[in-house]
Amino acid sequence: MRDTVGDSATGGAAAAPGGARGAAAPGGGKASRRRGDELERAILDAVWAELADHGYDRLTMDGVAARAQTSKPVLYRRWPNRAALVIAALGRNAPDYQAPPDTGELRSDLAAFLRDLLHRFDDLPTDAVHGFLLDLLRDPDLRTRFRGGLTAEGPVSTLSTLMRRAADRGEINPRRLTPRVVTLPLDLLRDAFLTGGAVPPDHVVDEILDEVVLPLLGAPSVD
Amino acid sequence: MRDTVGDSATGGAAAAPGGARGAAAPGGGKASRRRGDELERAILDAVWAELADHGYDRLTMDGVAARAQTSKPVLYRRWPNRAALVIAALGRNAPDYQAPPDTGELRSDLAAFLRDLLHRFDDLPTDAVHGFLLDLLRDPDLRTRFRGGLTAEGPVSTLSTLMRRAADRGEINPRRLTPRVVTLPLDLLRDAFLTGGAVPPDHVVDEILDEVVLPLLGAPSVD
DNA sequence: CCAATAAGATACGGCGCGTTTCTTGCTTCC
DNA sequence: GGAAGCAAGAAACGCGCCGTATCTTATTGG
Repeated sequence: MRDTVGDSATGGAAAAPGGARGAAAPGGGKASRRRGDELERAILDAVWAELADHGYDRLTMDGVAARAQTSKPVLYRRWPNRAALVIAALGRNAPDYQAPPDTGELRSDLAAFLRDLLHRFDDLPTDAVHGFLLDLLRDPDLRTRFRGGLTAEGPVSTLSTLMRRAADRGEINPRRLTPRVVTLPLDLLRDAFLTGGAVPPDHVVDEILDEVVLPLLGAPSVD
Repeated sequence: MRDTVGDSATGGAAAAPGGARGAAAPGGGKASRRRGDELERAILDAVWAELADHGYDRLTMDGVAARAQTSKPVLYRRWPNRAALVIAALGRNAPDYQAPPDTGELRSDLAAFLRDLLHRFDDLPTDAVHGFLLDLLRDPDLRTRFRGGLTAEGPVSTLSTLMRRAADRGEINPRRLTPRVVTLPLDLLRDAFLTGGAVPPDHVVDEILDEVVLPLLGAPSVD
């Protein structure tokens, strides 16, 4: 067993000991070995950056590992596959469901909330999020979790709150508030995003509200 | 340039001349070489069968070639990629948009039409169609062609026809017939299919009609 | 009967996933 | 403060599948 060249039957895995991570340049990177949370944060940052650069479809595990200056086994020790990794990265950025808007009028409440929802991932290229959602819909488990809203279970309950408040104000017809109707704006926006390939422009929100949701609820804003 | 044996530097590809397609059993397969339309039909049949057996996600070009008893180059001479091949196969089964139903009442017209739409691919496993649609939505070109309806551009115009007839009968409020509203049932069904992973059950059609579309159109069937 | 054409068989390069193997640095616990 | 243990990091591998290239051979049409 010489240490010169591997002789194992599998075809030696004699790693270069020195390692070449980062710069060996002067004044420079200490390049100490990261662990735990620090490492995890670096990885998820790398995922986000890869999403921004290449979109989801072309995000590769090798690419993420390289950008995070780590290696694939480190990724697979934490997440079982690509989708889980990206979910973790996206989840970091949209955890907080802020207090729902309360303008005193249903239309402006809904418009504000839906617009906020649409612009949540504006700093990622469209096709990154789009491709990711298409992949997510393949998994039965993730699909179920996704049905309630664009990212978490929050949106549906927010919509419900907004509409119920309007009903209490006498603004709309409470008999129309079925589950189907409550999720209607979400369903339509989701469909627009999936089949359109891009975050729908704001006027689509107006259209959905003025031509579908509000008339249906008997709101006074349209004829 | 001899015609005996290739001498290329890439390393010989000396195929076994006999070939072994089908059985060499007695009384058996003539196994004559197919061409043109006959071959194409056999391939598309094989695609359909592979879809039925494995679903879209696991349909491979090698698998199709093997089942059709042909080879991959034959496939790639006709279709540029997997998606195009599957589109061709699916297209064969849903080309004819029959005359739209005309029962004299909007609700039953719509219900009949939408149900027919949903059951068009009943002989394929759900996830075959579902996975295919998700893949189709990745392609910007196909996506655009798909927006109009589940398979072709037909559904939208059919819906438009049905609703316009109802308006002419005085059954609904013609002012509500915007493009958004016309495609509404289609959008909602599509969303239900994509996010649900399965062809929605018939009562979803009822729900969409009774809680959303008909009330919106001012149809008399609901309160 | 011969030339053109496309079918059919096979192999190849490439890519990306997820895994395995191995070395080495950091941490922790006695 | 030193040794044991754990996980980071590096590299390669096997696999599956895509899409292509190469070559032989059956069929068809002139």
